[in-house]
Amino acid sequence: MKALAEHLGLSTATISLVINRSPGAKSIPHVTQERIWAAARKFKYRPNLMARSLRQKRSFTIGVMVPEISEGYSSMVLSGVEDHLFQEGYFYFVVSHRHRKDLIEEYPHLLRQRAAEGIIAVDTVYSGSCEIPAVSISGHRHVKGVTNIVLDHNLGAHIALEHLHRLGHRRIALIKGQDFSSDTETRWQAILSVAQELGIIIDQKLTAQLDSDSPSPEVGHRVTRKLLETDPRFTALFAFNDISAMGAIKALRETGRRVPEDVSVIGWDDIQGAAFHNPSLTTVRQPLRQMGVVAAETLLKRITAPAREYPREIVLEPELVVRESTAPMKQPSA
Amino acid sequence: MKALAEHLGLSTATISLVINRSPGAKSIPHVTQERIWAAARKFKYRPNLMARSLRQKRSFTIGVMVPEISEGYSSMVLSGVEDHLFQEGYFYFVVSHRHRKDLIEEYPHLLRQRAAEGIIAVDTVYSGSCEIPAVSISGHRHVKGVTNIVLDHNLGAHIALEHLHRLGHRRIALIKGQDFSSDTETRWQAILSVAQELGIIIDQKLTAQLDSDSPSPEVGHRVTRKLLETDPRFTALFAFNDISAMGAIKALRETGRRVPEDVSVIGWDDIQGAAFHNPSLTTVRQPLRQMGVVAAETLLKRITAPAREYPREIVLEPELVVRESTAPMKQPSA
DNA sequence: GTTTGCTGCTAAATCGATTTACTTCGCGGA
DNA sequence: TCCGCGAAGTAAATCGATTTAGCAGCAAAC
Repeated sequence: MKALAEHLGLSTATISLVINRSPGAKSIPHVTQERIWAAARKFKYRPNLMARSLRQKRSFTIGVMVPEISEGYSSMVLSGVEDHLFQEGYFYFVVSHRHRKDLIEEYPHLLRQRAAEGIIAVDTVYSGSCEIPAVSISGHRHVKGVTNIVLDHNLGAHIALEHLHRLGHRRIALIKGQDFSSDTETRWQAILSVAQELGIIIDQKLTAQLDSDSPSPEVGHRVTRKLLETDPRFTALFAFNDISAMGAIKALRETGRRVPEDVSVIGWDDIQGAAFHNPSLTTVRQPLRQMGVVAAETLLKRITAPAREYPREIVLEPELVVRESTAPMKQPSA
Repeated sequence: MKALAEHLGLSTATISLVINRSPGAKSIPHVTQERIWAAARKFKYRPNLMARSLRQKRSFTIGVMVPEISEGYSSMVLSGVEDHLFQEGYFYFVVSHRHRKDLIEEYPHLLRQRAAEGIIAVDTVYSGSCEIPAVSISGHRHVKGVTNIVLDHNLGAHIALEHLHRLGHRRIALIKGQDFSSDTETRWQAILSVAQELGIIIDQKLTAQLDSDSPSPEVGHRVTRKLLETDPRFTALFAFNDISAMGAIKALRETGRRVPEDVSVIGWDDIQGAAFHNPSLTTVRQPLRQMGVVAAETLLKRITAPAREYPREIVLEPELVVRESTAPMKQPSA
């Protein structure tokens, strides 16, 4: 920039005014402005954004916290986030905390230190408030200063269980999520309440819980095998998510059961692979990309128009996607 | 920091020396140092990293370019990259270019402008050199200043085709990758050369090419159906990647073929879902996470020790993972 | 003839650190 | 007494921009 100024015989102040189209530039005649633009193009001038940020205290940077990058859920959400942030000219840092408490605690500070103007937390249980605007996706805890974007789990549980109920299933096995997943408890309560409403009995012996933080179907596979050893007399299985549903299907097949002829399986999420699994998965679709987009929109709105008021919660609706993995219950006589 | 200085009755210079443990701090007595640390802790002092970067011209930030976030390949690589960068205290920006030429061209500049000290490009064909150190994963084009991390595609093609060949397959259908994927051409040439070596005939009518930039199995599904219409007389199919292999399997099943009894299918990548697909996929495993780690290591090495010399290419080896989707060719008599 | 106002620009402060080149003080030795 | 030296720290420049206050020059108004 100094080089530019020298070359043009102008001061850096003038150049700055013009380049930024700031109101002060209206007193600069058009010819001078053109000279500046031409020179800027010629020398490929690119302002140092660090210096600019330092002065303006705007960095156009967001921090995104996810549990894990390789996993389908976060990736889809990230993709929505990225879409919107990119449109608005923001960049973002990604950090993954692998469910480590200390990192979850520390990252918001680190991000702020790196001049992030806001934080989006995906599937992360965070407590302790935050000095910068934050939006949490499936955060569930109400934390001061944080907008929660959540799914209507009651609706989700309802459409899933009703679907199974209509198909005639009464003995339904359930796979609960890992304790660290922020959706687990909410969804579980929703399922219990809907089950009662529909007259479906929740049997302790028919429920299992994912227990490892691996994002692989292996976990669902393992717990389903255990389930089958304990009490195999169920005709349908409602998994915590599609990943575990896939593991469950493998376990069922390995023990000689056909899906959906012998056991119907329903998942949750509708990840990329769900439609192409064999059998393709009936599942409760979360609008993951949209959740990402909404999160980004909400956050940017809060950043650009800092208001005392901000939405505490935004609820999105799931949708039942019926595919091949569920079928009417076999007639007992058959 | 100024507040700290005032509170301690010291100058900001002294504090800076101590906080950064710089050599100049050796003349500051231990008691004073302790006083400074104590005060820093008490006031939770966190230096403004923008200011520091501006001065030191180090940002501890890397830019990572991927085609798409939601996709398995990039996610796995990213996960490896993240692992190593995190260990070394670096943060990173993620940008996804969706194969848009203009973005691929522009992003390196934008990243540099944002003070990224290096760039990692994943599965991105980039030409035009770069002013900062760069590492490309599966980049294949030799570009000045860029280290390429690539898979040994010859070895990959070899173990895959040999596997099918040993199982008795001679008529093998091939699905080639999208033109924009940087691996496509290299892998294709490797396949052609290995096929010749093994005496496998590549039939134009038995080859298809992925044509959409969607990361869904749908694309593989579509081209396989077309393949089946043209000439269904193949006993094995070698897909460009696991995603398209999954689509292909679906297409085969829809047209009444069993996998692997009627047609063997082999994929490439070994993504998360491959082991839990039904049937589980035989595939050529790429060490994706490791590629990410190696990329990060190499880049940081180049950043911290800028040498005239840097590796132009690092080759990693694939590995055949045999699962259920391949089987010996049916006896013609059967 | 002076004031007023506008045009076109610049000097200098600022953002929050790092870093270099001193200064000041006390003390031991010549 | 005076010099030199190490200890303990500081003043000021710097990084690369933005931004505010204001200056010079000229024309029109009074």
